[in-house]
Amino acid sequence: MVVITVCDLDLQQIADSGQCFRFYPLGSNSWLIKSGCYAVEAFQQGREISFYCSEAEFNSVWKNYFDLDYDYQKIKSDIFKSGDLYLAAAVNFGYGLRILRQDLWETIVSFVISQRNNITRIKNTISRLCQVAGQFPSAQQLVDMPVSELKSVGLGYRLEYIKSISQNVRNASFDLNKLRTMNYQNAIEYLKTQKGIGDKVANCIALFGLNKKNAFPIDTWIKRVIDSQYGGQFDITPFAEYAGVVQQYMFFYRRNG
DNA sequence: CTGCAGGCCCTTA
DNA sequence: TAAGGGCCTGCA
Repeated sequence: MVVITVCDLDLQQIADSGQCFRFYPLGSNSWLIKSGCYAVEAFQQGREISFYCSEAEFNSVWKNYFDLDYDYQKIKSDIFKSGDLYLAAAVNFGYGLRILRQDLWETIVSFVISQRNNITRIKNTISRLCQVAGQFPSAQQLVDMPVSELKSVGLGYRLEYIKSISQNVRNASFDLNKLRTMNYQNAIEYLKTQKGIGDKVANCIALFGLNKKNAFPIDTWIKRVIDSQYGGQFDITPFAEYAGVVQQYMFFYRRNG
């Protein structure tokens, strides 16, 4: 077991943030957290979090996953100094949010599923998908899986997209390792060559799967914030370097605040 | 039982 | 470049 003391990290908030879909609640303040082929139990009490895994696994997997080397204090301080009262309130509300550094393939599949969908159903769909596959399915597994079996998962019209993207990963016309080396702009363009990945989903993948913190996914919730709080126009440039973090605060505050 | 839900694709103008 | 219709289907 590994016990750490953290600031700017609240597991409950992150579980409810909509950026990840495989936080399975075990009890109060306790989750089974899955990412890619890894899984860990975590328990939070105040600023202390216990991870039920070896120190080696913690250091090689979870420390990175929770973005522990990134300084969120600076962002908060910048936002407070900017005089933007809505953002300040959003930061105070979602004080424990972080950008998770998630498994790339899982992020791609999950956010393709997320389109025109709600969080409850996204979680259930991904859960069923993992159940039939025995784990979060690789591209190979998704190509091999009989369509009838995939249909039972309830992906709806997104099934074709996922099949197609999986096939392209398999035949290497869509190269994830190449994607990992790209800068933000090139990554977005490359992602959008895939059917089923548009601007919003590409930005989510860039943010959560490629750790491009300048990505700024604009979904219906963010649109509502921009319309109601900023008169339809929001200038992200003062926070461009970590726009995606700002997006998380806005999104979480608008949905849960 | 209806209508919606963290978009995307395709067609028109 | 923009605007509009259709899409699967579980869940509220």
